[in-house]
Amino acid sequence: MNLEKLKAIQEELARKVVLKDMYSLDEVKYVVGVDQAFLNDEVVSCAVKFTFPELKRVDEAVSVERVEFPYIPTFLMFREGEPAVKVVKKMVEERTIILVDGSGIAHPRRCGLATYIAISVGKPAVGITKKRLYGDVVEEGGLVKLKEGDKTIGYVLKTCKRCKPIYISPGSYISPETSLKIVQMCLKGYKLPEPVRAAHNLASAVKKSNLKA
DNA sequence: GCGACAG
DNA sequence: ATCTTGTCGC
Repeated sequence: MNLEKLKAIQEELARKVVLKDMYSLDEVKYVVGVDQAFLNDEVVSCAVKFTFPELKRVDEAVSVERVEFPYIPTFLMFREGEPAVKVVKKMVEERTIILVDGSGIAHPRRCGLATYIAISVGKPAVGITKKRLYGDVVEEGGLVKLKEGDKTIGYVLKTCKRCKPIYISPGSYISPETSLKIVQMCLKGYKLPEPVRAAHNLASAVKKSNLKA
């Protein structure tokens, strides 16, 4: 495959990014977490739906299919994008915000997995990673931000006492500030916000059960 | 050339 | 991401 051609696709997608809230947090009704687990040439995609702000688990979607694209840093959307969108669409409805295990605009071409999902589904998505992909870590006003020049493209947040921080950035249809806020409202004492943690655990469980079967 | 590099 | 046991600490 031609990476230069794929870069062009990402750059075009990036032009569609909207860093303005589609709706305010008090209007949000659900949060959907997405994550995937891999087993050889197969990918287990999971989406778990929670009410917001109560965070009551209400539904989930699972999909297992063959992966065709390899993992290449900054091109993750081409590997996990479609499988993720498939399960997310089953869980999303009006006034829903999607929490993704992957970057948003904190990406070299401002087009991470969360950006791809947000635009494909047409709903706000926030990217969350455990390792920094892009952006300068700068402390300002009591907050640790991810910056690109003068622009704030995300936030760095320590969610546990003894754990490395997580990196948060909007995918699209949501601002960096609101992205940080909803992640904080979805924390339950663990490193990752509950929707993402739940999706991760479900993917692992499904993967294990598929081993025996 | 060297270092960085989501999952 | 995935391969993996015990172990230190709250």
